[in-house]
Amino acid sequence: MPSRLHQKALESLGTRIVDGVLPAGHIMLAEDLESELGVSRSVVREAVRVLQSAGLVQSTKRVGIKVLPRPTWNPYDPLVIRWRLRSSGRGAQLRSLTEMRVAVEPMAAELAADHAPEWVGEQLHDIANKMRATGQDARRFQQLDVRFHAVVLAGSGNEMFAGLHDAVAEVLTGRQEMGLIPAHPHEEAIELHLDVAEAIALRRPAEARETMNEIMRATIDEIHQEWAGTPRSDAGF
Amino acid sequence: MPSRLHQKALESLGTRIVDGVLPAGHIMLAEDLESELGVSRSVVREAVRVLQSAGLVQSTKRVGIKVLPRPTWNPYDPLVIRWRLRSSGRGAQLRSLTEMRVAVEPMAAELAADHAPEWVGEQLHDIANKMRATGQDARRFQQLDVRFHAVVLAGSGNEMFAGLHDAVAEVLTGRQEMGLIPAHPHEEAIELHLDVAEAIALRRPAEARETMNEIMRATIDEIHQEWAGTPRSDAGF
DNA sequence: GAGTACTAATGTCTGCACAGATCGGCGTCA
DNA sequence: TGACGCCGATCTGTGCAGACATTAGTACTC
Repeated sequence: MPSRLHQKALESLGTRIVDGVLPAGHIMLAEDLESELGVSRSVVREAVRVLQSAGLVQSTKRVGIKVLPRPTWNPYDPLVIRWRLRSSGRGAQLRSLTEMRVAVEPMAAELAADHAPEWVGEQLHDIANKMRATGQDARRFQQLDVRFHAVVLAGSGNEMFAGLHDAVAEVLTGRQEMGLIPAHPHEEAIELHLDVAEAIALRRPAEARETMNEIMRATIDEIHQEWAGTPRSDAGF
Repeated sequence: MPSRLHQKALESLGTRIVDGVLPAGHIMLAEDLESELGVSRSVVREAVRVLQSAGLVQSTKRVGIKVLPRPTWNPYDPLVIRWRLRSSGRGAQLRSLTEMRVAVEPMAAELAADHAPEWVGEQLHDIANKMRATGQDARRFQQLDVRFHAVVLAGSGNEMFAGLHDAVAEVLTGRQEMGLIPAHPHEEAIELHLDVAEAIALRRPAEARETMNEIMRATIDEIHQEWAGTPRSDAGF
């Protein structure tokens, strides 16, 4: 519902930058962008402001709008994540997100077991049971999976952990769209989810952490091939 | 440089929202903001767009600019983090960031030991040695500390880990500004940093992880009191 | 209660003036 | 002659003011 033109301009510029079509150091002029995108100054300027807040560009007087190098991009900006998952940088983004999950989700489970209100454990139990009941429908299974991990992240009571939930969702849905998930969800994975739910409900932090850790290990095994060839970013210093 | 008028507007609105002066659900009109901030329409609009991309507000026709509830804020937006660290939400933000560090940094150390180029290990060794040599100057010591952890995060080769470095820096500098760090840096902490550097240089992932984990434990002990009373966010579901 | 006209607010466009950073010319000095 | 530094010309983003377009609540009609 929000402004269509603004989003269109934003999307056009953002995807081209993330795809590398507009490389770091490339300089654009606001006036050219107007005619190129077929929109007015105000639209271009607002889009550029948003890109600037995401660290993708920097606009300076007398020179123009410069595309910044990747290390300055905000890797947590939802727009940047979406664009990268649909670009050639997909492998690197997927690996980054998965490593983040591996680091965070076990601790989130531990914290949830420590501090989360009771209904979190109940809800997790509920979701895990539905996952078991959902036999064939891979799509439904994956929706439940997304929800399960979102509840754990939110249940940790840590806002930054909770804030990862849409990124995690995009990873999981993206995985399925590429047919990377086995049609038959592992029986073992389901059991692990049930175990996590129970550990959180019964307030057993160490057990929750370790079980979630096993889920993460399985996740890595499933997705590992995806980024097999992608090089690690050589963080400039 | 600070003549960026829209940055002032952004700061004014952002801090007031994060401070809770403008509560969730509060509705503002662009026209009122113009007169209130003493700026023109375009400035207000660009500031609002940036706030919108951070999830702090949503502007809809016929209604106005509505302040969104905290769960929709992007907890990774640098602006949001800065504002929260200077607001009453400081305790919660500090706890979130520290828990994030505890989850991420051990894994970052492990990944760095696995994949980082040699000069990362050398540089870490260098920094840790300087930390030992720096006796009294707490300020200098803390700068080195910030740099050490930034190099580890970047050395992991994970862009999302690397992206945490300025947030970590703000936590550490903020801690010192509040006099939360002992004047005498622990001899033990210095040894641990040296050990991490060595583990990474010698490509011992497990050791790097475990040693970094000990540093994180010490960090929690130092900072724990800061958020003693702050409630955990009850993630709405 | 469903449909419709109204209206208030954001969205978009355009012309103008200002600010400040870069570039190039000019003069000075070695 | 050549290098350096000052200084104005010029270019581009920034900010302002006012217009029109669009759309989503709202109230009114039937």
